[in-house]
Amino acid sequence: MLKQTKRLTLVEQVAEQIEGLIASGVWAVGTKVPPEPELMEQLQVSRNTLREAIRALTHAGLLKTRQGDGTYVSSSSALGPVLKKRILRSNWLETLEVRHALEKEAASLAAQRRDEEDLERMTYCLEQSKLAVDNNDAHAYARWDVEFHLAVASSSRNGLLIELYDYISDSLQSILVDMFNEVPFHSFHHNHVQLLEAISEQDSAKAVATVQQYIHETQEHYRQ
Amino acid sequence: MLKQTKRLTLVEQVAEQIEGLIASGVWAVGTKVPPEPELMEQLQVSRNTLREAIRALTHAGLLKTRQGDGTYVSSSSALGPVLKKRILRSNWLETLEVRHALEKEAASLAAQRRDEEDLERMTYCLEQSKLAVDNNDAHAYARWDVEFHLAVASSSRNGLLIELYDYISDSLQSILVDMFNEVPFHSFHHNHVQLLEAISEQDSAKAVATVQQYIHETQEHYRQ
DNA sequence: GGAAATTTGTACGTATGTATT
DNA sequence: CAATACATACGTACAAATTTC
Repeated sequence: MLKQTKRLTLVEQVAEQIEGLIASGVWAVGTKVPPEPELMEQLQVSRNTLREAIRALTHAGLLKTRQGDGTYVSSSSALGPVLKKRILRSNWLETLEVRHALEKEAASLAAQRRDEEDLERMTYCLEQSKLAVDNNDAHAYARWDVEFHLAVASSSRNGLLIELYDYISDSLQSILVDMFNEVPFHSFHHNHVQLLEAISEQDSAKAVATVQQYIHETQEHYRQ
Repeated sequence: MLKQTKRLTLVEQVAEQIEGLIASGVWAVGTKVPPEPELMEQLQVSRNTLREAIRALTHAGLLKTRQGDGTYVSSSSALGPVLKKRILRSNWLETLEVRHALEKEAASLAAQRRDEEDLERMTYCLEQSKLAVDNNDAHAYARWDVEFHLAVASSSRNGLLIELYDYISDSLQSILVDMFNEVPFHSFHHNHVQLLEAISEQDSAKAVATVQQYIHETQEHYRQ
C-alpha cells in the first residue's frame, strides 16, 4: 500500500494543521491568529473551508473569535474545555470524588518517582501555605493548596493523570475557596506536611493514607 | 439589564440545538440525520451556517459524515471522543494507572452505595468469567472482566466517575485482550470474587485492598 | 461619529462521492 | 454496468454586524 488516499476532508486537514500549531506552542494561548484573508492565502483554501475549520476548533474550545476584533487561541488542548463543560453538568461532590481518586494515585506515584526538584517545589508551596494560615487568609491558602497538590500530581510523571487532575482542580477552584472560608483550613496544614514527609521518604502507603485522612477530615466538616 | 444581547452566534445556536437532540436521545447513536436542505428549512438558516454547525459537531466526534451518503450520529457525548484521542497519544501504562485510580475509588464507593440489583449484575458477570476461565477463553474473559468492572463503577453512583472509567476502559479494551493472552487470567478470578464479597459486605477498605492486590499482581506479571 | 479592519451570515454554482435503479 | 438521483465538498461573491481607533 502506497498511501491511504486523501481520506481527510480539506477542512479536517486545515483544522489538524492549526491544532498542530497550537499544540506545539507555535501559537501559544493568547496569541491572535492571522485574519481570514491571510490564512486563506497561506493555506490556499477558500473562505468557507477555512471558516469551517476555525469554527470546529472554536467549538472545541481551542479558539475564541470576536467579531470585529479577531480570533485568539484560548486553550492548548481540547480535553480541558470539554472536561470543564462536562463538570458544569455535574455536582461538585461527584467532581470532588473523582479528584480524590486521582489525588491518591498521584500521591502514591509521586512517592515512587519524585526527584529533589519536586520536593523543593512542594516545600515552597507549604511554606506559602503556612504564611496564609498565619495570616488567616483563606484565598491565599486555597491558591497554595491547589499549587501544592499540582506539584504532587506533577511528580507522578503521568501526563494523562496530571492533565485530568489539573483540569478538574481548575473547575473546582471557586468551590475550594468557598470551602476554606467555612472550614478551619489551618487544620489541613499538618496533613500536608505529613504528605510531603511521606513522599520525601518514598513511602507510597503512608502518602495514600495521609491523603485519605485529609479527605476524610474535609468530609467530616461537611457532614454537618 | 433587560437581556444579554444574542451573544451566541447563529452557528453556535444551531450546534447547541443539535447537541441537545443528541444528548437527550432524540437522535440516538447510529441515527441518520436529515439532509442539509431539510435542516436548512427546519432551522431557517443558510447552508453555510448549517454546515459550520455540523462540521463543529463532526470535529468533536458527535457526528460522522460520509460524502454522497449522509451524516450519522456517532457518539452521544463529546467527552468520550476527546478522551480517546488524548489517550492515543498516551502510553498504555499511563492510561492503566489512571484507570486504576478510578477503579479503587469506584470500588470504595460501590461498597457504600450498591443495591441488590448491582450485586446481582456483578454476580452474573463473575459467573460468565468463571465459564471463560474453565474454557480457557481469553477473549471472553476480557469481555466479562471489563463488564464486571463497569458494573462496579456503575454502583458508585458517580456519573462523572462512571463516564471517565467507561471511556478509558474502552480505549484499553484491545490492550486488555492482549494482556489476558499472555497472563494466566484464571489467577484473577479469585480476586474478583473477593472484591464482590467486600462490596456485598459494604466493606470499603477491603474492597480497595482487593483491587490494589489485583493491580499489584498484574504488574508483577509485567515486571519481567 | 466616521473609517478601517474583522468576523458573521447568505446565496448560488460546480465538483465529487455514494446508493439506487 | 451504466445512468440517474441524491448527498456532501469546495469555491466565489456580496451584504451585514461589531470592534477598534
